Amino acid sequence: MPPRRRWIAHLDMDAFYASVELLRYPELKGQPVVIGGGRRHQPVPLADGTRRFATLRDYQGRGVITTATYAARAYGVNSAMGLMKAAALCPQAVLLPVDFDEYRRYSRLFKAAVAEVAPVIEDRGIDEIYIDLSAVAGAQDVVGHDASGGVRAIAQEIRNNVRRSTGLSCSIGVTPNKLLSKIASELDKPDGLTVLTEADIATRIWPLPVRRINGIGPKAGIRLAALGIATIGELAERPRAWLVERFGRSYGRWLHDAAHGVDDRPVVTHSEPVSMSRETTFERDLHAVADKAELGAVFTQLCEQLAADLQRKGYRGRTIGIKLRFDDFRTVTRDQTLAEATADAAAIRRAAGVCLKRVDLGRRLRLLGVRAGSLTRAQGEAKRDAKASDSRGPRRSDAPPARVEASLFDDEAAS
DNA sequence: TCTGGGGTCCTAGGACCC
DNA sequence: TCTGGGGTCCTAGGACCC
Repeated sequence: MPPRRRWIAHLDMDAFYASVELLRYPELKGQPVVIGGGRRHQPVPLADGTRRFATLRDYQGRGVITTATYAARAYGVNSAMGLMKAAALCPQAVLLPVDFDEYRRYSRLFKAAVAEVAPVIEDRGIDEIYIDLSAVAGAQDVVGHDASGGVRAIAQEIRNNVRRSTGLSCSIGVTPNKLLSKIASELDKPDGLTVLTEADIATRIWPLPVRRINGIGPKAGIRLAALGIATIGELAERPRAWLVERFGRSYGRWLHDAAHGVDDRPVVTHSEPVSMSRETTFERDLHAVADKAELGAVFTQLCEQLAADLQRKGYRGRTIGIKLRFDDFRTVTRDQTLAEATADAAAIRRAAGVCLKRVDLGRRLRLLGVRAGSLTRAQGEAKRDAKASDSRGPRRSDAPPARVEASLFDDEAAS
């Protein structure tokens, strides 16, 4: 019997948030619709039974688009684009607020539908997953002379099941690994199914821009462009050693492997969270002194929300940190490791307050965040090494003095 | 027209220990 | 006493992803 062939699927829901909203507001089908922004633009029911929707032209603020319908994308608006910028491109687009509870509900539904067909699933967020199809019955079947025939039928069955249980469409890529499947799922979006083998890499993958590779972001894309490398094929032409010289051992090797479609990462069905955080961007930039009361209240609220998140999910964090973004968009973080992990709002507030004192708060703030890292499960956390707490002392004084008194920031006994 | 919120992983330097 | 190497922890920043 021949060795089992590895078949990995990547499933991506099509314009997920927007598509969920269209189930609620079917009258918007075909129209440019974007999801994003705050609470203020809920649809208003009218006396005649129709609804009035906010449009982008009415929007004022700092929100970004989380999802746009394909009709809206035709105007050049896209995820992560500022709503004000999107309004300039497509003022008539309908604007809907995000409703994460609803998207999470549909997320559970589609994942359950997939699991009925293929249970080995790796979560990659609310709207996408990897699925290991290798052990699914029929996956290794050869249909005619086509070794991918069996797996194509399974992927089609998954798509049917997802549509039946959610009313939503998805796109699936099926290939020998996660890297290629992620690329493949985008090749025929929306509502597409693409099956590739190693033999298709040269014709289907190499012509694509390097940015299609998951892990080549804006910075690496610019660096590669400066080296005259635009497509994955051009990247594949460069010798491994040449890439290592320019991008370092680890990233250089990875680039080389990725360009050749090499990736043996497994589908990981369970993982523990590493950190949890809460952050908020203010509607206007706030100053530590002039807006002390407002900042203090937000700070405390973030700590309380984070504590509630930790408690609800059964975790404690031993490293507490803050994140600040200034009006010039510069971001700084400070963190502090405690002797004992905590999920207590006051303890988090206290530690975060200490971190805050180590930052120069001369500039106005645009964002404030609080984070808990080094998470452990709240249950069965008996043993804790005393060593870590002993080693903290000497370094505490290294922090540069904050020019503006951080205590002005405090709205309770935080220090 | 300035750019959300929630994450993961990597790098790098210093402290500290063996 | 000096030098060096390996390993871990802590902290800060940055790239990247959904």
